Amino acid sequence: MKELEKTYSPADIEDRLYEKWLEKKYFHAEVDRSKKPFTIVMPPPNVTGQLHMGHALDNTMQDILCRYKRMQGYNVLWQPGTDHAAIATEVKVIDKLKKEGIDKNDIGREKFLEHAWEWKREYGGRIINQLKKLGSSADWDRERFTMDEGCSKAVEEVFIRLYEKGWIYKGSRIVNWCPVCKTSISDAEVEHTEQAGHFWHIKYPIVGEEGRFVEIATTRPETMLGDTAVAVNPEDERYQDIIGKMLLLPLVNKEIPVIADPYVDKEFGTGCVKITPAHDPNDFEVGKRHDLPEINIMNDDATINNLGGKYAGMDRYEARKQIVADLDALGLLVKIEDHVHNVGTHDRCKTTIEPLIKQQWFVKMDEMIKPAVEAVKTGEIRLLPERMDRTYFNWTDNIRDWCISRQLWWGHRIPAYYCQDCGEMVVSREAVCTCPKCGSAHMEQDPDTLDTWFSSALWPFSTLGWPDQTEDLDYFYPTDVLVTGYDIIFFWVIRMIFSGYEQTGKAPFHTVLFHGLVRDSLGRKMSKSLGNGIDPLEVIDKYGADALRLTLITGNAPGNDMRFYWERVEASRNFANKLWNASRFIMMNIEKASTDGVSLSDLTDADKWILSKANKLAKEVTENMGKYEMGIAVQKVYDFVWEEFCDWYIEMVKPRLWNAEDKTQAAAIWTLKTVLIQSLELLHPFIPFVTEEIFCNLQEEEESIMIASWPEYQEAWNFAEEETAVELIKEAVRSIRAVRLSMNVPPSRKATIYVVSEKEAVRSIFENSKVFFAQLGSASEVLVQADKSGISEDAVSAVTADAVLYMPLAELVDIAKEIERLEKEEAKLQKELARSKGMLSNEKFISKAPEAKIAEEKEKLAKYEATMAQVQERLAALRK
RNA sequence: GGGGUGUUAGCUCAGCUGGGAGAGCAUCUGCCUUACAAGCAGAGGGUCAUAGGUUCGAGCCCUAUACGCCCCACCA
Repeated sequence: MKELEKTYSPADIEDRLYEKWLEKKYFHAEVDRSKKPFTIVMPPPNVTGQLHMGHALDNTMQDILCRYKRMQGYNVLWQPGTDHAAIATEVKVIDKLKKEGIDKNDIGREKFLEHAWEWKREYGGRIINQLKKLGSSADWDRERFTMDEGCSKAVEEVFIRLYEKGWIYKGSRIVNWCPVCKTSISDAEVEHTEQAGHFWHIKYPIVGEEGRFVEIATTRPETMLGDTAVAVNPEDERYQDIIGKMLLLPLVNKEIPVIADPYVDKEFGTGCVKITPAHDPNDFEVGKRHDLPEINIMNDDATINNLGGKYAGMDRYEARKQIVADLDALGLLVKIEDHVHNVGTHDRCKTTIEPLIKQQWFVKMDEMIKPAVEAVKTGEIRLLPERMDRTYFNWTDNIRDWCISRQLWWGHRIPAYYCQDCGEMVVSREAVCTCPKCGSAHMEQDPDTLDTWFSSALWPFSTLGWPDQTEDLDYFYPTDVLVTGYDIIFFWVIRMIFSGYEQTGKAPFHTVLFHGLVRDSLGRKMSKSLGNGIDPLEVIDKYGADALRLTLITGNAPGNDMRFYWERVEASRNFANKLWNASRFIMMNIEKASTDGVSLSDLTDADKWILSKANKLAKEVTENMGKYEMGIAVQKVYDFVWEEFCDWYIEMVKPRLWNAEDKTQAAAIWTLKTVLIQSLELLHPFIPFVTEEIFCNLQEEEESIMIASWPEYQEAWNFAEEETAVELIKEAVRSIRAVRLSMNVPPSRKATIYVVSEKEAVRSIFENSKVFFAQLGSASEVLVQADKSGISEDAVSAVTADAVLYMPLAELVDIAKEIERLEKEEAKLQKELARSKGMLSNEKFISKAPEAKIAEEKEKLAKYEATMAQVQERLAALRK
């Protein structure tokens, strides 16, 4: 038996154990039809990423589920991988090249992609290694990448299938354009931020009616260069006479009509709206209804293009300033109001989005979303916490077509080819070199790539070999649980669900477990710009991976944000140390007696009590795990180990271990070992390292706790009577300790304790437990008797429901102080008695409450009454 | 504008289907008791945001109010 260090130092053992697990291939999963599969796909972190607290929480939760299920005998596959993260990576590569003085456009697409792949090779493994430090038991042999051959094949297949079905189409529509990244982005990537702006009121002269104007209000005056109408509500009496008339668009000096459209709100602003179909999604719709021309006045970098006359070449904001000035000079600017409004920005670079008309690829959503909605409605897919349903439906009910093309180079290329001669477009799995229509050899592939989420949407099945019908796919798919943050429900979760149904006909998983954000101690989001992020690796370095994991899991309810405190990490580390030391204690004593042949009948009341508690614990924890209540589950084991096992049981057992003559030593050692091992097993999913280290040191014959079985409740370990008996003693110990402290008697001052009870059963319980009762109550001797004979009147007393404990002390006892203490006790009992009596005398309670509840209350009342009688008797004696 | 969510001990948060208010940290008082001072034994501290309602019984369910946070959204 190895002697353990006095304090637990995670740094010494974590890497070694992780290496061992890898070597033993415990994380690796192969199809095995004799076992039930349990599959989780890891949300693929960005290749460019660094591990942050969000990853740590996300992966800890997944690892807990995987380790738990593995111990339950499932064939667990935790499928890992990384995401190519289109924009994020492209931007980083561009930056890197810029530092080397290289411009992306100068070197061209192919060279750029070479640099990007090199970047991936260099940094792609970094986050994976960081995940390993956390203890993640993912099957690294199966690591995938969204742009690897298989995933790319899946992407292409889905694109072509949807295209052939008519659900992917190319169209000229208003898209969210980022002038900095120079790409379109999807609605989900637009972040609305409140900004202080202005409302510019401008007069448009009515043609042929000298001195008559229409007043419009706009937040983006520069877009007037692209105005092709002014709209009013058809029911607005004020403007009936001008509908159909022409206006002279200032600065541009072009005539545009006044049209009537119900989109206009009579009550808002002036009731007249300038219509710019090429630069506003609403106006675009209005324009379509009235067949208005669409004039795009901007370049891709948001400068005004040559349709903007004298403003051509100016930046959008510069043009805005100039236009306002020019209008003012013409006397057409009525007023400027302050106006706070929401502006769409690009979530990645925070640039204000410019809505533009562009040729882009879209996924038609109205049909494809249906099974995804149905699945959550029927519960075929369960979102946890349940309230996420509302968020989910909120999005699906208002879903719009998904813009999937990006003007980026790093990503999956769109498999569409255009004939440079006749304009024919061909969508094909194979590269197309000859135009099928005109025979031209001038074919070029669409330069765009796909939204990065297009490939991640396929992750649950593309990683298992789809579109090929592989064994893996057949066995491991559908996966079981998806663990992720609520912040990517729209980006990813919904898209995986509809893609799963559409491509495989099945739900990709049956449960989605959402977690919240890890915030800093002030409740702020951890961010690079604030510099308030805490590096999980630093935490692991200082306190160990187990401490970090425990911190992230305890006291955190699903879907709720949490704050990070170093104090909590410390508390978690202390628990690991506590466990470590309890094990040390057991290992120091384990060889005192052989446990061979110990049977349940050899156990003492104390042994049976802790075993029974441990047994119930296994049941409860399993129930909580079944409901994905990991925080509650681990809390229960924590409390059990620290309070019941360490603070009570180990203390109870000490005198037996110290006494070589004690015949129950073997039973004690067997119980210590059995309960410790079961606790380790229950804790292993949460704190894998320390549990493994102890488990193997304790039992050199065991290979690993990873392959141990999850503890199950067994009726043979249920000892209700002994539980009650020990609880009775515990209560007596507690009151003795409280009395000693209030009387300033240090534990080193041993005293005789008399236990007085009229009840034979109670006396026998104390007789049975004399040994540990003396230990816990710091007694030199315990005498159990039916009456007070032989006890001096000035002995200090402690009252419990079933017995009164007396402790004669040589020195003077402060009678007044003791009376005071007992009076306090009396008052407390009085309150409880009143409550209990009130309840039981309430006829409605008696007639309506469940019987068990009534019985329980009656039992309490009896206990209060008994205690009260003792307290009052004692008080009477003291007051004499 | 729509939806969600929070308000529980000094701080941060748990509290499962309604049945005598919990944890960690902090505070106070004793203890270096042969596993652990990263520890042990005690103690104090809460009208569970406010007002109504349902119920024998509400931190938990319903309604309203106040303050806070989050998400979604095309009012120019």
